Amino acid sequence: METIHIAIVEDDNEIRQTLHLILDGSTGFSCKYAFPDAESAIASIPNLPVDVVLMDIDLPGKTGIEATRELRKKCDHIDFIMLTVQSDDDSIFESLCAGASGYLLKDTNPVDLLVHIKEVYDGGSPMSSQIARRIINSFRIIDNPLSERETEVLKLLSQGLNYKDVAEHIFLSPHTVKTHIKNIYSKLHVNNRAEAIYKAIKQKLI
Amino acid sequence: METIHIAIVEDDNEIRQTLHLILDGSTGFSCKYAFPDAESAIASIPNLPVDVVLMDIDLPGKTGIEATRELRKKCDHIDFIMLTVQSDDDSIFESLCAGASGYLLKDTNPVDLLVHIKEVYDGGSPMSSQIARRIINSFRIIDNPLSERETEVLKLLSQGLNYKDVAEHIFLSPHTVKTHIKNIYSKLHVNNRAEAIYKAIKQKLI
DNA sequence: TATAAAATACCCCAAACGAGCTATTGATTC
DNA sequence: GAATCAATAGCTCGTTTGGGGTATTTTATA
Repeated sequence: METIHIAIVEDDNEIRQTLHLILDGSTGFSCKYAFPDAESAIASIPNLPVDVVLMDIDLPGKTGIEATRELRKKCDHIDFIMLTVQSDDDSIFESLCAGASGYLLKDTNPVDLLVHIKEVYDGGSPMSSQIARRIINSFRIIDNPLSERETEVLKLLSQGLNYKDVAEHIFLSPHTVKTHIKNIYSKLHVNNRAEAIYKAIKQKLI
Repeated sequence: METIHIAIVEDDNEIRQTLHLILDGSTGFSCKYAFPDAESAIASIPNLPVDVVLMDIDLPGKTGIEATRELRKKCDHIDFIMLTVQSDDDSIFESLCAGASGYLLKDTNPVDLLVHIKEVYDGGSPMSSQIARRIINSFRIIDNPLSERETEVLKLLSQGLNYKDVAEHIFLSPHTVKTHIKNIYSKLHVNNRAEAIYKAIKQKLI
């Protein structure tokens, strides 16, 4: 079996070094590169012979998700596995959008980790059953996740109205409009107006 | 000349009855069916010997546009003429997408209306010159006013990046990105991100 | 070779925005 | 009857945005 070349991006020294040793000492695996932050990883990985990157999400500076997003564009032959303590919906969803192929919790034991790395390398997408469930649930939304009111608000936003204008237009308090907008962002997994409108149009919600 | 069988969908009693009388009393035309709402029209028209439907847009409950969309699927031998007081771009565009063959304003005089019904029956698409103009304009390939750089910036904005992120992404000063954005707004005649993205997508600029 | 775009970069400032909260009411749904 | 969701309304705070400028360099193009 050919050797799988791994890189680690992880700010915790102990975890990074432990993983480094375990992975590099295993047959069929080579782990010569480990980075403590997103920036150094982004700078180096495009020039390295790497097959799989283990990416922590919580990093100082840019997050692992951002690093994945940027690296994905330059290195589409590399697979990314998110390795994290968080398992909230937003992190999972964002990671997958950013181009991650797998999403594992840090308490995954080393032997399983090796198996999962092999799975990714072979074109699979390993993830724990809890995480798989969340993903199924998030993709299961066939119908419009937005309520009627939210859709109405989003349409008005797309016409260039600010929230005060929207409020006046539909006879609501600006505070309520703001709440609706926040809920829209949350449901569409975005953090600003621009992306919300883009996604909504692409998904034919408005 | 063979008789053209007409159905009317119109919630205003007076207008509906007036049209009913005028159309059914004219040589070559027969108007035996008139409905006050979309629902009853959708239920009955598929089983009726009808050639042309005059459809009001503003109806209680489902709109005339929705009714047209649904009826079109079942009855592709029937032609639909939208008859409305609205002449806004969205109504027109949606009506055409829904399958309407003609789009007339309610102030069209009865004699002209008969002429237009005949036109539709003969495969034409009658509409007032104002409406025709709007359609021409909406279909006109508006040449992209944005430069390549501006398009690039707008695409990144639509992904939710703020101008600092955009700047880093394409190795520019944030000041320059801001300038580009201001120029984009100016060219698209908008004054914020939301409307810029909406317009750009609708015009297929991004 | 003018002249016009396009691309680059910088300044100030007020208004708008997004994130993080709490909270009440009325429907649904389990 | 409890729980959840939608809709409503409010608060604070720091960050981002958009509008108003100015200015240089490069690239087309007339």
